[in-house]
Amino acid sequence: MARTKEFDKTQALDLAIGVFREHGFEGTSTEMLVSAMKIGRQSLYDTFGDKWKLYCLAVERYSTEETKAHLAMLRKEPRALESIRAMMERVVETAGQACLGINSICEFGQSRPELTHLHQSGDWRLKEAARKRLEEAQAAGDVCTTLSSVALADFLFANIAGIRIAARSGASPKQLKSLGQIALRAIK
Amino acid sequence: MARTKEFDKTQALDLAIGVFREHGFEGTSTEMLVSAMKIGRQSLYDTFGDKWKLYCLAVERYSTEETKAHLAMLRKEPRALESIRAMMERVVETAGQACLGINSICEFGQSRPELTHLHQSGDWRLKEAARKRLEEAQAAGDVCTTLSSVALADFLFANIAGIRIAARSGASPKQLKSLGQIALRAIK
DNA sequence: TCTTTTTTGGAACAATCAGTCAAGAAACGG
DNA sequence: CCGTTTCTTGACTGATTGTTCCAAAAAAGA
Repeated sequence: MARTKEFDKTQALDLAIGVFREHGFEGTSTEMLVSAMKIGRQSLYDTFGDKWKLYCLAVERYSTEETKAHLAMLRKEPRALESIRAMMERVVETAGQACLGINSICEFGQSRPELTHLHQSGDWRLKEAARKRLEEAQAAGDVCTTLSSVALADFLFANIAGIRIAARSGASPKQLKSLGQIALRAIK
Repeated sequence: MARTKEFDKTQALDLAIGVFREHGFEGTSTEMLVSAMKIGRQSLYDTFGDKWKLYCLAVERYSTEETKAHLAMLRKEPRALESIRAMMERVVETAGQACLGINSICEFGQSRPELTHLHQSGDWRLKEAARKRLEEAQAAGDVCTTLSSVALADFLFANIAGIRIAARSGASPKQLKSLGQIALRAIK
């Protein structure tokens, strides 16, 4: 039998995410990756293909994990509006770390179909879940009914991006909290 | 006497902005720059120093031009709310092109003091102007008074960032317009 | 025409880049 | 124990990076 792998693949991927989210794809060298991931260079290429494939895998994993976290918040409270609030509050609290999704969109725009597809499939699930919760909240009279749930979901996620950009540009926790509150207030 | 410069420095800078806004700093090579700017490599180094200085100059120029455009909108209409609307509508209409400011913040965060300073001084002027207009609108009864003008200005610019990110990630003009409208509705 | 300065292009620079090779080390079945 | 297979390690490669050097051509005023 063959030798067994010494490192955990998903753990190494998480470490790669940590580098990519902070420095982007072009700003990250393979040196930075191997040292951060604590694996040999050859192991990197054997396990993940090349730098681009590793980046795509990192974005994919980050996207699914972020989606999972958002969905968990959206399910957290029985009252729909409170769940939406929980989602926004988590975003505010975790805005200190750079978002690999936004970073990836900023860096590549629509120029890489594989990335575009990755983002859109993640976005779709998330917006659908938020939309359903928004409709519940509308039915409960907690959210205004003059706007469609689709438009409201778009608005919330645009504000999530706005909050994260604000954080990356140096906004204080107090400012971020305010942004989250106004966004919530806006949908009422 | 000596030979006079053949190319226009600010025009060359504008061409550099066009490359940087689309590909970021790390994603742009000097080859791309000299071919896009239509000047020789030596002229580039003589005139702008090096790639990093050129990038900083590009960000600075972009920032001042963008600020100028925003301020023009904020002064456009006599009624404050209508000026704010004009500003948001311009953002929606021009969201098709990548924003070098956001790109730069995403790529470098707070890691480059020179850039941070550039952004903050531009931001400050803009937010101050918007804040004043918001207070006017509050006095006129067009904007809610339950929130401070500072918080409202922060909110508007976070939404501008959100709209631009949405555009970069592939949102349709219709979606962008909706985002602008909801943001405006939110401050009422 | 001469001088001065810019522009231009190519050649060269060291550094760094992504990616590969080859040899040794470790695990497991025999 | 052995042998096979895979993993790990570090040196290596060729290409590209940003930057500089050099020399020739070009332009503008003295």
